[in-house]
Amino acid sequence: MARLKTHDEALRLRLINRAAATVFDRGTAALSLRRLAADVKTSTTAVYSLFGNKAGLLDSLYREAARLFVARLATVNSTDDPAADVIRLGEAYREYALANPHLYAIMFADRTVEYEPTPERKSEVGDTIAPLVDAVVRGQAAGQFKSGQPEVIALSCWGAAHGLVSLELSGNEPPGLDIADCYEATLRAVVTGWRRD
Amino acid sequence: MARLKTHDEALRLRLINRAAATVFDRGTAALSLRRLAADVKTSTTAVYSLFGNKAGLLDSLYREAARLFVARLATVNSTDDPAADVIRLGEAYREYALANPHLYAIMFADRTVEYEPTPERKSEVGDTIAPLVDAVVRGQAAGQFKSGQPEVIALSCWGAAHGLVSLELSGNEPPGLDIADCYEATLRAVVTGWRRD
DNA sequence: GAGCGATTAATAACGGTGTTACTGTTGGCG
DNA sequence: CGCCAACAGTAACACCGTTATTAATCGCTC
Repeated sequence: MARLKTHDEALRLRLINRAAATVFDRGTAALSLRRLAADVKTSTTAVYSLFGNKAGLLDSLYREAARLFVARLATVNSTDDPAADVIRLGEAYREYALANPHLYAIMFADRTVEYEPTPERKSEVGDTIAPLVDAVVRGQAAGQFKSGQPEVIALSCWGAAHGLVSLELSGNEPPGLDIADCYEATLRAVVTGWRRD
Repeated sequence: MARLKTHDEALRLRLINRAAATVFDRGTAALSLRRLAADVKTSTTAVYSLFGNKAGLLDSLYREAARLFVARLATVNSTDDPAADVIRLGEAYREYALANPHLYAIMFADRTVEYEPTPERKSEVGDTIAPLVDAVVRGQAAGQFKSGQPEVIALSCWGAAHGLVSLELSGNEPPGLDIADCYEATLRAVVTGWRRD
């Protein structure tokens, strides 16, 4: 019929990996499709036939980032002290963010013209913090947390973690404080605040 | 000596205002120096002689955003219930962010190659939350909060507020929740968590 | 086996960006 | 009056994402 396809899955993976490496240490703004194509020794056409456009490429990176994120949170296993599990999930959350700042940013921060997550991606975000919601539900069953919508308590913890991590990543933390200590103390404060009276 | 200066303070203000309007409703990425100059009916040279480059322009916008932010927080006056003051500061914080999402982003989120705040800007950020630190100090004096570094407690509250606001602005909030309620409940939980036992 | 047609991929072009070099204008002073 | 220095606008440069065009390559038919 026609010539052999070289814009295949293998090339797709090479592009994803190379793009992830660039985004990982310099952010989405520093990712150039022309440079990316040149680095992988193909043409820009490949990016467009495989991903549609730059947003499509970033969307694939988003999925990859989410996969790593979920995997990291999954390493925190449940115990019979759900409140403590929440704290440990928070620690894992911060560790992932600090280790992969730009991948973390793709998921939660970088809202530019270049990339706005599709609605389906956004709905997936809820799933990524499923372990947290689960811990809250177990904590409620164990009488460690107030009753009510577990998503509300989970969002509280998530927000606190995300906020402090964001401030840390953007360099907005006030100087002279031990950030790790503040982070843990905040998680504990939130958990304590949601305790059953 | 030479021809009359037209790249003066008045032009600077017109550029700032026009740029702020664009960033306000479309973000820093949508700000083009060429368009900006054309809108104000001058040349790109004006932007470079007045601000140095795009980062310099954004730095000026940062200062303007911070000024508005400080002014908004200043409308929350202190009462004899510092813990309640913290909650109300948090509400003001969210109101500002929702009303000026892109200006808020310049201060706390948009870390792109285009603009990284100078060290002096970052040190100013600490000052902007001075009212919060003040409320915490008063709360400690009134026995409402645990003793210790007030900055730690303030950072806790700030982080929680920033985190939830960020999630809300980026559209990452789980559906089916009343965000305003969650926000207030979280602030209360953090404040409760830092209560003196 | 040669030629054709379809499918694929690289190249070139378009309109945009930030930035800088250049050119021309404009004013005060000798 | 003419010069010269300060100034502002224009054009150029090197990029960017994207798209249209062109070239190359394979399978099938004759």
